[in-house]
Amino acid sequence: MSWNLDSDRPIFLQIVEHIELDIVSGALPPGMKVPSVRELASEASVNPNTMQRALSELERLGLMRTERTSGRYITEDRQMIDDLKNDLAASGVESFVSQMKKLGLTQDEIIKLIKEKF
Amino acid sequence: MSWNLDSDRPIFLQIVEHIELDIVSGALPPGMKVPSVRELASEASVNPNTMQRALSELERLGLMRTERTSGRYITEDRQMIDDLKNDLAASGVESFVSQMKKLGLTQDEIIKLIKEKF
DNA sequence: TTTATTGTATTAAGCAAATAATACAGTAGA
DNA sequence: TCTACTGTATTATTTGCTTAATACAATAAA
Repeated sequence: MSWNLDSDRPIFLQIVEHIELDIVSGALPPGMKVPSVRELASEASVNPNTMQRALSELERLGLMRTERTSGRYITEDRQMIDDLKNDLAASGVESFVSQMKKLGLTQDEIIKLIKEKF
Repeated sequence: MSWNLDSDRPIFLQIVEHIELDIVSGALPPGMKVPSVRELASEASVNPNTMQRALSELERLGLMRTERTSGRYITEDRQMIDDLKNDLAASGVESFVSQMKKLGLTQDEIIKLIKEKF
């Protein structure tokens, strides 16, 4: 799995979004043990402090919980995961449509482009 | 016109993209004189240095030219503007579709959401 | 000719993000 | 019990973005 981090935005935020997608897509299923901070940091080639910050944020959002010394686990609250999925979809569509409108594209043109990309 | 700048990404980059949209949409038509650095900086509530950096970047991209002491002007190369529009549309669709796929949405679901947003 | 405006350059300061290098308490497992 | 791994905390340093405060040469306009 490649993390595809760029330097245009804070890395810890990109990591949060990356893992959110993994949770929503099921790559990280409910209840699954999350690799350790150090392991994930190594995978993503970032500093452990940066990964720690991203994981703390995910925990603050309720998407993970910490078992003091055993490790972190994905939430088993499937409703929360489903809500997240809907939120990400809605905001994604929202900003996409807004952007395309600014470019002066019509609805039909946009749909045509999307079908081509699929 | 509100600039809607947030703190999650470098401001000068957001300004570049904002003005690109103005050029593509025709709000800033080919050949039009661009307001001065200081004026734009005031409008956007940013430091003149920051606006200067954004404008330099736009000039580097070929979207503006500088008339030494008279001011800046939007390029009159309509082909370049059209290319920019197509690039922005293509990359926008690309990342949007990629994102929606990761969320596990089907093509039909996506198109349905888009029609609702329009 | 004088004045104001243009882009541009410079220097300093502040701030947040990220890295680096450690350290420590708690505990699961050998 | 001991070892290794867990999350977490701390301090220092670097880097890039932003602001601030000026300054200057060139020129359009009065």
